[in-house]
Amino acid sequence: MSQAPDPIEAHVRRLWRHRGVEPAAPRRGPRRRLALDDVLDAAVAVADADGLAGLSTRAVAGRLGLTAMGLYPYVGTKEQLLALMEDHASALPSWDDPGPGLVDDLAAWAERLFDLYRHHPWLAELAWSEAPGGPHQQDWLERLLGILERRRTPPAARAAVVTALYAVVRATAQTDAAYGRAAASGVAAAWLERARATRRVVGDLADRYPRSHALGQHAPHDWRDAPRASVRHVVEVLCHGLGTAGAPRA
Amino acid sequence: MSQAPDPIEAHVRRLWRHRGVEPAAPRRGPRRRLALDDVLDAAVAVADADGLAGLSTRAVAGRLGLTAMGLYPYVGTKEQLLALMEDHASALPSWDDPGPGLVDDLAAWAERLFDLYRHHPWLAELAWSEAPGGPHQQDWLERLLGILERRRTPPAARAAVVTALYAVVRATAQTDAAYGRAAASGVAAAWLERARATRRVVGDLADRYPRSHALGQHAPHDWRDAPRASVRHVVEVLCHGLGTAGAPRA
DNA sequence: GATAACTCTATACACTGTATGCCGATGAGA
DNA sequence: TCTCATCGGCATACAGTGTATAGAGTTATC
Repeated sequence: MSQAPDPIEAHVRRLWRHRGVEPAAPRRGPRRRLALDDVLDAAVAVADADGLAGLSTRAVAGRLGLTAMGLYPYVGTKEQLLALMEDHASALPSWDDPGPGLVDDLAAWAERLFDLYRHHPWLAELAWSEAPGGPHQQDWLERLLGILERRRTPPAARAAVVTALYAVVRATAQTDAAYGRAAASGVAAAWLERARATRRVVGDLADRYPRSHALGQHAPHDWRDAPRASVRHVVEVLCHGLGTAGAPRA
Repeated sequence: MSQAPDPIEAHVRRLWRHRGVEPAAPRRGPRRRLALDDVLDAAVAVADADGLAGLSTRAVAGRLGLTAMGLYPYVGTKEQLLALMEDHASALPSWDDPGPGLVDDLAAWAERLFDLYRHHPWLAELAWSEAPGGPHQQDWLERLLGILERRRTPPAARAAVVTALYAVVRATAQTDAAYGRAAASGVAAAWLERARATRRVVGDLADRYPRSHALGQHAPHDWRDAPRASVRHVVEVLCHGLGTAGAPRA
């Protein structure tokens, strides 16, 4: 499957393997000991446990009883492994748009995406800008666009809404993950230590940045529920704005 | 300066060195050949040219006529180097709020931040969630909060607006950078090749994801100006929504 | 002047992704 | 059925990463 003349076509075939795309090429060598989905399960498990930083080819291979090089026939390069993992972990759950308003439908979408990122925090670390890769990512996007279309949202504004929603959900998920890691490990995270040291060293920090300080004071103690509410709030603001803002100028 | 009993306090002192914080500790060893700002200039130059991937301690040191280890007295670990670089490159420019509306002031802020990211694309690759680190980042945040305050924006909604604005500007900058890299290097970027291969392999992609396809068709040919307009548009939607959405529920 | 503190170099180590060569298993063509 | 190109998986190797360690040489303090 892997050594089609074009390695990136082989990669795409792997990405879409569950959507009616055949693996290409007659198979002549010895049989594989594993299935691609098992490999990806292992890789996702490693990333869930140790983050992207702990995701080495040797770690994934070791969990499968393989050597690092033994991974290549399955997933190609590490960059391609990441793309496969990303899609493997991003299955779109099924739910009914709650209604009655656009806000509710969008919020439902956003909250489900946020939950996905919460289960797999490393997803938020991956670059998002570079075009939707696999079928699952396409599913998410198509679903969102479906909501916007059914609710008769101004078409020219849709790209902006898509960008804003993804960006906010991902940013919130990153913050949430950072707090989660800090809470999980007994020792305080480096960035928390730094914040404390800053207050100690600078001293009049609150006077220099009164507004930032005030914002920090309002920070919720129950950060575990806060991000979800925050996402919801942004969606509300966005929707209200959609009714009046209309098409972009440029 | 560096080996104060607490290395992270030393780091914070370096971060705020231009804001009246003394470097601490009497100096006894040989004089430094370089100034910290020169080191950071070099590091930023490397990152501008080769991205974060090309930013190795040896690369930065080499540009300065040092060995890799010679960097440590100046910047500490690489994580700390990144924090110092981030702040070093993030000086807040000066401008007058254009008015007359909130939209214009916010758009002016957002566009300036976007320009910063365009000059230093690696800034958008850095994690943002983990608390503002240095003085320059604080300046940006304080300026934004100043606008929201002067325009009498509902205080409870400010955190959401801050998140949304940063998230959107950063996401847009990442996309812009990806296109920029693709255009710069003669060969097509990997993700563009993959998108082409996907259309070739899947074939009925446009039928499976009609709405995503339509969105792609609307993609502007002049992607160089598009991101700025996109940022502006999101700001508009956000502002209109701000007037009516009010405080968050939770 | 002695000594502690400091900068900078050289070396070394564990770890990364992956190129290369190998052996053995496999299936297609003869 | 024999042959051979093809493939899976392993061992090895290599360049590159951040950084721990040790030492040489320089500086300010006692």
